[in-house]
Amino acid sequence: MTDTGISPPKRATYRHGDLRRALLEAGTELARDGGPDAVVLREATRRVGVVPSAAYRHFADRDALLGAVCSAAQSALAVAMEAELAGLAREGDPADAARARLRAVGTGYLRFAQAEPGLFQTAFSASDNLRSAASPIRAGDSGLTPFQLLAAALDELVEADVLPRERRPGAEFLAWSAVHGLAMLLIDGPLRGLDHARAQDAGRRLIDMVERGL
Amino acid sequence: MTDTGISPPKRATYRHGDLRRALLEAGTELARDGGPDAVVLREATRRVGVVPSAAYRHFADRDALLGAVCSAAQSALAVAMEAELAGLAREGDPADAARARLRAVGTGYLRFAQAEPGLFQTAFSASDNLRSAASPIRAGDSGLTPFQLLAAALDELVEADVLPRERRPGAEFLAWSAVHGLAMLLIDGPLRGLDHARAQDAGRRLIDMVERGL
DNA sequence: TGTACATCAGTGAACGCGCGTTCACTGATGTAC
DNA sequence: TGTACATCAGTGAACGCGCGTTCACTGATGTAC
Repeated sequence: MTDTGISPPKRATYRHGDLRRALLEAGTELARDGGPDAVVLREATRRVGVVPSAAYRHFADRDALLGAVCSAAQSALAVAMEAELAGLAREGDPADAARARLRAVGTGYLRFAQAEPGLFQTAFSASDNLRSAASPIRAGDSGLTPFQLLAAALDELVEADVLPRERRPGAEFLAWSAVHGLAMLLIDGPLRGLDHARAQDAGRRLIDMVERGL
Repeated sequence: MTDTGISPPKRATYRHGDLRRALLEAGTELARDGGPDAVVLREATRRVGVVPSAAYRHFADRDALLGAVCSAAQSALAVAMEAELAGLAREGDPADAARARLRAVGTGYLRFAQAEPGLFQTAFSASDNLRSAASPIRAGDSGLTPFQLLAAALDELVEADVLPRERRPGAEFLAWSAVHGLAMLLIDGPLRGLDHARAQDAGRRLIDMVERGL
């Protein structure tokens, strides 16, 4: 099993291997368990088995590490939303299909927030804005970020004549707010106690409200 | 101007005066400027001009201080919502009045979040749940907490035959989610950059959506 | 193919910081006589 | 009204902790000859 080392097969491992990637993964694990504040540079190096100062070869400072973890978390959120979209049937009435896609975007968002509260909070930890939210490193497999997936779903709603065109501008902020608010109340706020069934029900009803209200 | 001290007029000041209140106020000031994480016990005592350990005469530990600040922040939010309600005309169509009251509740919530982002975040910092959210120390002048003010507004909507009774149960979670989500996106999230006018517009449209969608 | 060398990823030790919390203390206060 | 005393709010010094960050270093690696 030990690599004899003849003919360097691009082992991708010099000293540690890919320390940057390893630190990013350790940092992501920390965020998963404890949110953005848990992304502690020293702890990440400890987990990787490297001395703290080694991190500075790959990240300017702790904030740079946190930023990378934040991007990874947004990307994971996008992937979760894409997975929800992928489960949809392709045929049927275009209007119904467009509605289903918007619902899937919201459901995927909520599902991720509940399944990975730490990553979800990290994805939206400060020092992030709309412009950087469009960066491709925050995208899922489709190349779209969470925000762009929502925007696309709303565009389809207009195409399918479900949403009046004049209501489209800014609609992403409305839909996003509603779903984001429920997510926050469920994972970190006063609705923390809600059991899974009731949380899911609240999510369904909330998306109903958005669909009617948009 | 110096109090001669004859006949103790309940000066309310022994040594420092009311240290507990002073620490709570200093802690609230810290929360106002930096959110829950900025509520640092040592800094609060420093501001009050007292040695750190003095705080332990009045609070079991740092968490107890933070909890008190959190309650104060919720109370301030309730007061802001009440102020918005107080500005409403009393006469007119009951249905319109009920709708206006719900809008005022939402507007007050959003206004407070933007005017006092640090306190707003502190009000919803973890270790708080629905049950404790009903505690009277978190209430405004009316004796109602923010959540209870929302619930009352929804009840009035039912009384006025605007909201079908069967839709009432759980409606507070839907309305709350929408407004809370916008607040979070505006003060701490990707919508941080939005100028005041656009933020206000988003708030108005969001409340429109809730009204239509409930 | 074999040797000398430059590179630079990771080491090891140390820094200063501010935090929450403890403990024996002291001295102004309000109270009992 | 005057004195002795108990209370307990605030003091002062110290603790251990873990953090982010720095700096001169070392030694395996890939490369040039």
